[in-house]
Amino acid sequence: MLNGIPLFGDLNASQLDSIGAQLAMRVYEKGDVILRQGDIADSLFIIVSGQAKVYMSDDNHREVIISTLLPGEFFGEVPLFDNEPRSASVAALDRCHVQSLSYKAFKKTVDRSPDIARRLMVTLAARLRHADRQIGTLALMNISSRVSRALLELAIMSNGQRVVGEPFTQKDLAGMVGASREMVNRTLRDLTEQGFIAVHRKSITILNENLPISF
Amino acid sequence: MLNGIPLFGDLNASQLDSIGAQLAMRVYEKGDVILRQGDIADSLFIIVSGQAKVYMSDDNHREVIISTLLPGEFFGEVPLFDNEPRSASVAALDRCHVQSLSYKAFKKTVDRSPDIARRLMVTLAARLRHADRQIGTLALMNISSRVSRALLELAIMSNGQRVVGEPFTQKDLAGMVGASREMVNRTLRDLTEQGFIAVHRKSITILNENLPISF
DNA sequence: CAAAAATTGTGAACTAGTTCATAGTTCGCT
DNA sequence: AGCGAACTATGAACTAGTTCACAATTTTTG
Repeated sequence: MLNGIPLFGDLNASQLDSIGAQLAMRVYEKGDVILRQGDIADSLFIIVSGQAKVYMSDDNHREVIISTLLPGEFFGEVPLFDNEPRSASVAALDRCHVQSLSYKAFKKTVDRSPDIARRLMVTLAARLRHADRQIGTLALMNISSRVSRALLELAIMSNGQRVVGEPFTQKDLAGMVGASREMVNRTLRDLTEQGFIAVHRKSITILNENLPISF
Repeated sequence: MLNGIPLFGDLNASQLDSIGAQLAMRVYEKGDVILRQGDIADSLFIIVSGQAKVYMSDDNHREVIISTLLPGEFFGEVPLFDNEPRSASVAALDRCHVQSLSYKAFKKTVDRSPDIARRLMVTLAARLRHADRQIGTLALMNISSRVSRALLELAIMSNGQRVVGEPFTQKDLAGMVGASREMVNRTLRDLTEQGFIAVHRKSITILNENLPISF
């Protein structure tokens, strides 16, 4: 399944060829770090298969997950614009095939194609909206609401039901909502008792859309 | 003083003219809401003078300030890309002169000028970086560190000293760091006792760069 | 398949931060 | 100049969430 706006979606054949020649494919195993916060950046990445997390961590092993990336999405583009070091790290959540493209090559493509430039802007704007929402959530909502919201956001339709599947552990969830793993566990227990969700071995099903999100 | 990347910085005269004709100037008094979260959007804004805050608020009067805007900066551009309602509100922190430009007119300009397109991207990327940082801060740092960080970010150099001046109240500060006004007050007291800052009638001077930011 | 590692579940003690209440200050306005 | 509104300051009670400790389960790996 392809998500996000495919960056090079409908280029013509020769354009694709000239980019294709510059793309380097690599495989990352679950847990592998693809790029690291603080590094100097010179290329962007495109996920071909697998999922990855964008995260920041502090001195003592705590970690916030800023967003997760699905196949078709690209990442690592921010330093292209401001020449600052990478603002976050990205690691594979499961086995990932990732293509990389140097800023140099990418710039040429962007300059040539206003269409790609536009897609870039659309994606940046979407990310900004999402990030701002996340700021609001973190600052204004309690943990159980944040968990509910994260579940709704992560859920995908799977034969008529909203399901949050792999590869998210409770620890991942905790990172996404800025809470301790224990609190996430207790919240999931409560939501289950109240009949909003059902927790299975490797997935969570949302039984009732109206998860309790209270400000 | 002009901040941010001026969107129409060095257009030639005829370009400026054609945009200028489409710009509408308005004055907002302190506290006036310039645009509101949830509204359908059809134009973007440019601050000519004054300062404004971008914020989200919940049902019961609590408010997070996502960012503040200085003269020269533009805002309200996100819905241009995704046609979603406005994701946050913007209000004047003091008297503001604000120009507005319809998306329709702006689109034409962007399409004609790759340079403006690029500035737009640079700004979006900068905002994204800032927002991600804020997410990390909210999720990982305690309140006193968040206050310290906000002070460093808001401070501007004023004859050799870093000073946070008007128009920020402790309540504003509280909104920026996602905390209660009381906690901000106590943190400022502590920082003062420890000699890191000096609080005056309408400003805060940073005496020691190394404010205690602990993860 | 067995051992090791990671994940889940839960109680109990603790603490950072909120909320409430109230008083003193400063600001803005006519 | 004087009055009401907004802002600052601070103590005390409360609570949401963390941290710790440990057991049970599941997953991974040699």
